Amino acid sequence: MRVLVVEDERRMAAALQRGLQAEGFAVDLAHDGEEGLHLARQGDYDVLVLDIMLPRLSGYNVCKQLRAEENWVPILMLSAKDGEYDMADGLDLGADDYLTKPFSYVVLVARLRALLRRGAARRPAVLRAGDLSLDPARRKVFRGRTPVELTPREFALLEYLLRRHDEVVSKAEILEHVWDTFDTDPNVVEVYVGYLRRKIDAPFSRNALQTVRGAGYRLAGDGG
Amino acid sequence: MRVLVVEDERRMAAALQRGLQAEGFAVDLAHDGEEGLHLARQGDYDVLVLDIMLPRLSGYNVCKQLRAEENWVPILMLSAKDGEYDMADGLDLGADDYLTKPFSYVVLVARLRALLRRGAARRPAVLRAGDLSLDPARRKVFRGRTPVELTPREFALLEYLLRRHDEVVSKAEILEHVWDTFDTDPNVVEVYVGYLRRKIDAPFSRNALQTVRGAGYRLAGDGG
DNA sequence: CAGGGTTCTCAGCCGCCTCTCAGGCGCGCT
DNA sequence: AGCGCGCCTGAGAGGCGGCTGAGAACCCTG
Repeated sequence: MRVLVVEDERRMAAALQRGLQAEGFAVDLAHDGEEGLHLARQGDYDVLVLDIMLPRLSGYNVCKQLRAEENWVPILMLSAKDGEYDMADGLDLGADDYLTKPFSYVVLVARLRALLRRGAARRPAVLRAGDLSLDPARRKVFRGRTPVELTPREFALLEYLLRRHDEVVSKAEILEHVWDTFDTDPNVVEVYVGYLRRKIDAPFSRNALQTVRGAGYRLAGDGG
Repeated sequence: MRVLVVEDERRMAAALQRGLQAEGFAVDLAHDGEEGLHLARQGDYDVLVLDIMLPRLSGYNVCKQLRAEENWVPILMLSAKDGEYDMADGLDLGADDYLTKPFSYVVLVARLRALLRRGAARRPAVLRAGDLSLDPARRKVFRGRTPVELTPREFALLEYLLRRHDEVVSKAEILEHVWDTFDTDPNVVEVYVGYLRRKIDAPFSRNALQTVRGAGYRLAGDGG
């Protein structure tokens, strides 16, 4: 069982490494967020232990980035209890469990084993961008707490845009993924973008679904 | 699986060649940067192992040059730990992994295999020159933290200049790569350079986009 | 078969973007 | 200092990308 520990405090990192090795894990260490992200991308870890406060790139962002890349390795987050982020943030981001420092070493190992037993990470149920949310399983869309009714085609389009939120997506890509064709008149995309805007943006005075002239559309992730 | 090893120390090069061949790789050697760049351009390598300290042309520059040419072959960089460049530089430049000498041979092979598994190199997410940054996927440009709105043509021009930042780029090259023609009036380049300056330089009292009279333009990489 | 909902096509309009042109400026050479 | 060439830039025409209202075709459901 291979574990990657991303932790900048040398003493804590070394302690975790020794302890987990004693439990029979193969342990790699990373000392900042970038290194951690880099190693995690290489894959082949069964679980990540990720501190939130890290130099160069926060654990928060490492987790977000990995999930955005469809990397579903189980992640256990660590943080000081008075930190900038709290537990809800961590779990929202796609972490699978969360421990607040100081934590009991026994608890850590127990949680790690639980994660490993559970296998792959739970794919987050809901897609979000700002206060816009879409639940693929339940086929429901909300702007804030207000439910929004969408037709199947509108729903599929919004889901695709949400999965790639903040990126600019060309009409050709949209046609390929939402319509499953590539030689259709791109005007149909313009029409449906119009429909979506009238349902998810205009009634709420928002402008999440942006046109990038000559390139495509971008669903703004609302400040990151 | 074809590997190109660019390494000037004969002994190290020979050791790598023998070792990798034993693992089943087809190995070519280059002994300086220019030869390495030349061979890499011929393509057909699945991965490059690139020393940073090289005669004639540093590994740093070989990597930069390849990426500027849209060559995304996976690259694993090697360097002495006290060298002029550090890990961040290497990865910033578009290398995909990085090992510090002395390194374990087992680790090298593992990392190589990881690179090959991951397939094509990760295209660097963001292009930078000083505090100017451009994100091709998100189609966003920032001067520092201030977002800058560009038209498609302006964006394409800036992207090309950033990919070759610090180099002098002729109008003919710009026409070829940004306009995809070569017999157009070069004045259009001058016009668009003017537009860009008014958006990315003038409002910030900068002078990044410089004219090199009689030769072309250079996007200054900010003192580097 | 009727009716409502959904998908898609079409055509017109609007506004931004692109590119041309010509006059002016200034660098660098003599 | 003067000159010529290369570069800059303001103005404006035209095109093209994108938006939208209208309506036809289609598909369920009752």
